[in-house]
Amino acid sequence: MTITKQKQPSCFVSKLTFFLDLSVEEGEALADFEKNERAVARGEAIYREGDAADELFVVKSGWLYSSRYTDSGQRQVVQLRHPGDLCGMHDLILTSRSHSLIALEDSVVCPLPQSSLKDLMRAAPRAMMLINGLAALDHVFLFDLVQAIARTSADDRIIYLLLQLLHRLRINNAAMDTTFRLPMNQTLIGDMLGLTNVTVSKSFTELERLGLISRDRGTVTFLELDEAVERIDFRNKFDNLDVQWLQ
Amino acid sequence: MTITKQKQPSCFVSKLTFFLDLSVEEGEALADFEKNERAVARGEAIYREGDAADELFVVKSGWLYSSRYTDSGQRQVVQLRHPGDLCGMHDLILTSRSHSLIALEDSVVCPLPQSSLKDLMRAAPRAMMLINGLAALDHVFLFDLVQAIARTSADDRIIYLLLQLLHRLRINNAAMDTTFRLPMNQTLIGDMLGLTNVTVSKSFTELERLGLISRDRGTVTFLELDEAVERIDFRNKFDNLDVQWLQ
DNA sequence: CGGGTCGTTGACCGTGATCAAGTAACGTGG
DNA sequence: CCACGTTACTTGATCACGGTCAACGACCCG
Repeated sequence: MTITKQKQPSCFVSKLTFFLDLSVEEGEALADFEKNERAVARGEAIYREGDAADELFVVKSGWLYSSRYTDSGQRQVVQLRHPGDLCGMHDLILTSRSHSLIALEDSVVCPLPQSSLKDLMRAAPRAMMLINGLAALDHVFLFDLVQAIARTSADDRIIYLLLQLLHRLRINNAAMDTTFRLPMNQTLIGDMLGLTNVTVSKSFTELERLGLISRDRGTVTFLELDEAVERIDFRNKFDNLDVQWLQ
Repeated sequence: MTITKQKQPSCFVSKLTFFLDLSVEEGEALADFEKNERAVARGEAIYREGDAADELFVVKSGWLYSSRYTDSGQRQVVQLRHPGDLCGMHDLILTSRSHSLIALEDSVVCPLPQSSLKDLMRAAPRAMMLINGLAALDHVFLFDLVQAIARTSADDRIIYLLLQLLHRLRINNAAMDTTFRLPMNQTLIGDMLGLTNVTVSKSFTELERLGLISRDRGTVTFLELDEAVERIDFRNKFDNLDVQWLQ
């Protein structure tokens, strides 16, 4: 399967192009990343904590989440993944998976061997560097999450998650305004933000009461986006990128 | 200044060699990373949140921490850095720093331009890949921190931090047993674990009362290491590495 | 109609935050 | 050598946010 810009741009290449113009050769080197496809049903695991770690996965469609369980059975969600994301990079030098990767809804992923990165480094060093840069960006997002969990109230954590999602989803859909689909249930949201489903429910109700957001079965709308941004001092990192030094 | 294995192995090369045997050529390509030195006094910032992000820093000696401040002036420490670590990778594609890098005690760092990575990729792709792998490992450690903060008690968070430090420090000093120097004050520990200095103090006292650890002005000893490991289900990721695919 | 998932709401409780006072260790200058 | 100031740590009293438990309601799909 060849990928041409006109016909069906791959979401991975399309996400990378959001950040950096890629040459035809670079695009071709990346085409291999989506040679194979695998469908995963909602709730199904692509891999689980402890599995051997030797593959990467490009998300083609759907939403996924990375999670781990504590001794006592508590779940912690550490990351959400959307179309165009590359999953599995964290375990690059680990023998076994540090987390499970689960489909939040029916999804399609493209598996590839970890060692493809070595080839890519030779064939398209600039693209390889960008991929590393995006992994580093994910790292920074995790800083944000740590800070939100450790230092802010339940209400503010919810706002943080919603704002982060809004800006992430805009990368795939530039036309998006302030309404987006949120296919996560409240237990999952709580497990990501260090809250219980009960607190998530109460916080959502409170945010609606304040007029910051509104909800309509699975979609969320920011009614007062600026106020939300200011309230938690949110900085959209996607607006603050510099990839020029990669040239 | 040339670096020879016999005389004075650089701590960066020495840390990388802990994970992967490097060739002479690869060692030479990495020597550039420590061409320049800069001393920083305790409490001094190497860079601050918002500064331009175009340099990297190899830690030569001392301890550093990465932190950020919330709107309301609360500090969140997101990472500790020790000799041999490479700092600044997170902001690879960001224009401005996502966090401040502060010296925890008098330290020496080696600044280098971000663009050195491009050269390294050509000259020593394997080393470049290992560096990316170690950045990915840091990412996983942050998963651990998120989980500790979001889902465990104050006492358990302290145990987590102490165990993680113990294993990290063993990389620089293979002879280390269960005693190590802890130059962090309790406010800083609290700011890392999402606690106050008061709670940190009380938790330390409790852990001593339980006989798990003992303290002696700036040093900590695990009296019951196995019990501590089991109590929080701690996994030492440094024992679980696979760099063979880099060959 | 029935079962399951998901969200809502209320009562109560517990961990850690906050506030405050006191102590210990250490460096500086007289 | 001691007086003093600073920083770090300890301990106790009180408070509040979010957890826990439980009941109920909305919605969906068979």
